[in-house]
Amino acid sequence: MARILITSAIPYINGIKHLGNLVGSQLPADLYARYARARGHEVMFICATDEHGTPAELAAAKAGKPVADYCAEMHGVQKELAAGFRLSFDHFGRSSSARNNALTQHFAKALGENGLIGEVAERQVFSVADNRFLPDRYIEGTCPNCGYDKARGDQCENCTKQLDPTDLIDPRSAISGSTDLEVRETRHLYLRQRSLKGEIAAWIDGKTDWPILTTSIAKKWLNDGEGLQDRGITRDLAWGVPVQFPGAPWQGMEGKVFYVWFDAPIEYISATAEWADATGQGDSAWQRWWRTDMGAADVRYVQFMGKDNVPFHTLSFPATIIGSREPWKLVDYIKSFNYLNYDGGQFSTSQGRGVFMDQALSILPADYWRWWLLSHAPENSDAEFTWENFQASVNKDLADVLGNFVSRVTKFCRAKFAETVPGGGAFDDRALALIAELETRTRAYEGHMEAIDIRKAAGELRGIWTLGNEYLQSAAPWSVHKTDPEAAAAMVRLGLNLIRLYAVLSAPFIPDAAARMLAAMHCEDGAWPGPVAEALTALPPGHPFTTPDVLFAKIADEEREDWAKRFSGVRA
RNA sequence: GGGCCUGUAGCUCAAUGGUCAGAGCAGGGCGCUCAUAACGCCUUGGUUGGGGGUUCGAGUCCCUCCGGGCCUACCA
Repeated sequence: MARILITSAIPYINGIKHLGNLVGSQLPADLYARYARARGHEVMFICATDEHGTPAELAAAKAGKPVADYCAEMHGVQKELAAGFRLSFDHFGRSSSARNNALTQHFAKALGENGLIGEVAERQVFSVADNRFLPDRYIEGTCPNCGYDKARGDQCENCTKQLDPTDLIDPRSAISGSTDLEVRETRHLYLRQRSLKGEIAAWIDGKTDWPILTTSIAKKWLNDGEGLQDRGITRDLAWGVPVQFPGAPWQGMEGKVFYVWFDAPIEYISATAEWADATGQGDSAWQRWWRTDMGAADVRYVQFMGKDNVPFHTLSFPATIIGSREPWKLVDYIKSFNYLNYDGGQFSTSQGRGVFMDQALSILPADYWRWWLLSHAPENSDAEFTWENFQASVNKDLADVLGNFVSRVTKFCRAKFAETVPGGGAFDDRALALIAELETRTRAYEGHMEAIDIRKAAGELRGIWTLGNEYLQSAAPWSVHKTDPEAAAAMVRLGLNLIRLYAVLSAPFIPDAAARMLAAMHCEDGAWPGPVAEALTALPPGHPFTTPDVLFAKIADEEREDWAKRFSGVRA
């Protein structure tokens, strides 16, 4: 029995996320949270929307809405989609919450008082027509290197040369197209990460069990070139956490907000506080997860994220925590993911390429997506979604191997006995061998789940499903029943109990189907199995069940072709 | 440019430096008939991207070349 704090990288507010985003953080985090709860651990699973920053402002403007309204609306949309995918957050917060405003300012103040924040005067491009400073990539112009006329201020996409916005020929605002740009001086706060480099490096060096993807990115940023650099944590924007506030250890920062990457990870903590507020609990309820001086010392904290998020979670956020010199909980394990590509290219939010969360749910139940995405999670390298692979995997694994198993057992029992667990007979050697094999594989499955080795866990689970079919085939109760109904009864009793066992073991991956399996078995007992031999006696002779409808309908070729066409190009 | 990851069967992926490189799917054959034309058994298929090196032994370590991907700090 442990206490496990789980956070998923928080999705940006600006639109509906695609399957690549989903499989890179929220979905595996949910798998782990569900598993940990099933094992009896106390779990706090936190996610939120990341709402600040330039893209949110621009998306709101495009939608013709005040940014606060836009974010509130999109938060609702994302929350509903998360529920649709059965993401079991204890709380789905908002980085624009009052809690996060206060806590972000608290951290900034503590860092300032500890001498870890400096002011830097810099020159930035200001667009008069847009009345705002422009981030480098929101400035377009002609590349001085290759002549490409849509080069961005940070890099030319055509020749990949790194650029400074002032390098561009004929620069213009990417927002309005205006060429009325000027360079203005502005002052910003910088987090002095350089002075924390030693502490952070020592901390990372101690994390020898982390995925290589996580540590290699962290070490690259720590050691590359001149090493870890100080980082600007404020921006000239209206939408965000105000930098100037009563008690702030600096002056003259009116009109500026904290950079989203400063306040977004703090939202993990704030969202837990939001959870305490929403459930009518006091501060101690969330502090026991986050303050090592208030009960969090024995918490295991695991983060999930795509590889693009790794630098912020291995360096910037820890710098914030460590630099505060307050006893906040640091992450214990970071599970990071590569990217999921879509049919030979990248998923693209801007181009609407690929399958987005709302579209996915509109064509198939969540379990189909959960199974495919998790069993193909991009753990070691980038992975690829193709409709052919999706159809083949889902039809084989879910419909043929698992769904059909449930179907054949329940229908046979109903036909030859009744819709109750048949009594009589005893487990023969074949059954005992099956149980021994299940014992081994179930323990292996647990090992993979605990190590958050997702593909391996999925493979083991599938193997466990297959054992049921192998057993039935060799036991052949349909033949035995003709001469020895009692022996057949024992086989069927085992089969029905397997359905319940499979429901419990599969629930973290496919929660809806698992619930239907348990309901069909008229079983409330979803307890994680101890010894398998014991778990397979949960449904005693005489226990009623209901033969369920088809658990997973197969994806037809025509459907697959239709979807492949629909999602190939621009999002409707 | 620099760094990191990656390349294994038609496809998706496994293999602490140590039996003959293994699974699943697809393909082929056989069996079964309870089941969603489902299930089971058997089976074809590989110069582990190319080349060189270290080693008693290399998919694994080193060098090099080729291909794919990611990151490179102001999108998040």
